[in-house]
Amino acid sequence: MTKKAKTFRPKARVPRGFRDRLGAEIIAEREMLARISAVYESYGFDPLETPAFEYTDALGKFLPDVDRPNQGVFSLQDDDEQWMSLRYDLTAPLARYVAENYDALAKPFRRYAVGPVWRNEKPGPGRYRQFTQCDADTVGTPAPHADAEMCMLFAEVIEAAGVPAGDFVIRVSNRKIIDGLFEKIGLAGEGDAATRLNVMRSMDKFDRLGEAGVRALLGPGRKDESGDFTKGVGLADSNIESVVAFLTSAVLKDKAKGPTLTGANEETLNKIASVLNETPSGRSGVDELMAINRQILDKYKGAIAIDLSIIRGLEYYTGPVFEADLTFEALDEKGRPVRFGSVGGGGRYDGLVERFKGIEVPAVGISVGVSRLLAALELKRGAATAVAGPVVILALENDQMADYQAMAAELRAAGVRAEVYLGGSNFAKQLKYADKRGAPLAIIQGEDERAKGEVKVKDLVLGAELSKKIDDNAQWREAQPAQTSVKRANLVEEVKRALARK
RNA sequence: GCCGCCUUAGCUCAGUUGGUUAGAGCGCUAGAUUGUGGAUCUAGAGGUCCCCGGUUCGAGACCGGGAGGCGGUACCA
Repeated sequence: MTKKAKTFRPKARVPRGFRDRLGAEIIAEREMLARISAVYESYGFDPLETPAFEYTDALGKFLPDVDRPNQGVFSLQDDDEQWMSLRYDLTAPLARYVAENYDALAKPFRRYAVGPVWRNEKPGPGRYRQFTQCDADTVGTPAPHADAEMCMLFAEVIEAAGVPAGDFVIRVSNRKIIDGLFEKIGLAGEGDAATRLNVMRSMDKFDRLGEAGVRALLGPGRKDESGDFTKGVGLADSNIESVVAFLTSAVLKDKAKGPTLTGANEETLNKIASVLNETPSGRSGVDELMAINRQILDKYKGAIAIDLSIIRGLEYYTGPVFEADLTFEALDEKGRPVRFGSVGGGGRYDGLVERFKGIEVPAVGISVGVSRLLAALELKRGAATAVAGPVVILALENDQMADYQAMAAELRAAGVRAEVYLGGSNFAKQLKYADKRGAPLAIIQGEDERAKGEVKVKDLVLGAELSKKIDDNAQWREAQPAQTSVKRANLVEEVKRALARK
């Protein structure tokens, strides 16, 4: 027995946390991006494209005291040994761009950006290591006018992306109010920075873990379902009460209270003001949100809610913060309810450009997580609508290929997606191919049709429908359902007519 | 990163206390029904039983390590 020599065969597999996409999904994303971009442009934002890689120091992702980049970013060393990293968001490259071109730019600088970003972290359901973001930012405007505009833009963009009004809410908070809370409970000192960070991390989980979970995290700690224990912050009970009261302070839109949120928003802010007014940060944070709330146009009032339980970018945002949340529910393929949560975020970051220039450049922006939004809409609407396949022209006679291609060319010239079958199989296989491609029509011209100067236009969708009623093959073939003979010269006209019926 | 569960054909999964040529359904390929998708019938291809090592006369099954997947959790610009 001779054994075949072992040839090395790499396993064909997509890298962990990445994925391939085909057809309908790409088209759906492209359309969504086009709609979002159109809104951004209509607000006066210009598109900006920056490279996938940035120098790691420009992204600010070197680990402290170590000569290596943070694990969370994909990094490599250039041939001159400089570290470069794939961008993990679109804001850091913007800050670099603005700093690099500062003097040439008209300020405020308004730009939007669309593209993939990469994060080297554990993938989860609906969470990949490459995904698409779609951002708009205004650089060089202090609060609150730009912030109010961002909130409205955010609402308009989510709606343009395909989420009907009422199925989402833009939640707004302000980092300064949280600072006020820390002042109030005596955690504003220099030495309490770590504690503040941990408190905010716990608050950020309010959504997922609820009040009881957050109480546990703020106090002694929490044991999760897998038995793993998370160490708590260890706050005094009275301070835990303050934090929880703060988280639950939002006065939600209530049918009994009226149709819009602004009333509820004012109520929320008055409530907070009464508690935090004596703290300088709290006071100015409340004032900013009140100013934003006053500038919201009527048409967006139902979509923008003051809610102090959102945290976001812990060490990053300096003022107002926003989060877009979907509020509808859908079932996954196993029939379990899914909550989507955040499909975008943003806020004011007055410190980012300062890293480069040494001068404070106030900026505010939003970021839409297009991939998550698409996944959510797909679950809600059922599977992505299949892309309509091309009209398939069967290739039945080898020496007639030129004419088949001519038919395709005529159809394309008339704006019809069309292709000639190029596989070299028999009649039945060719129709099967057309079926699988989702072709609405097949064009048939064999010897007989050609002799008569005709082609057959076969409606595959109708044919499939009719076939359900037939269970005998002879009968099925005899009937040759859903096809009509037309003059070759009338091909385009007949195809367009047939397509128009769909 | 940490905890738990899982990994057998393209897909969904069987596989006895460790025993010879590892199975099913669906899908796929080819053929039949004179040049027509579906249905039916016939035939066929397709497996490193995730990988490496160990125990054993013998491992898909048992043990150790690794990888990948799923679910929590931590981190998250």
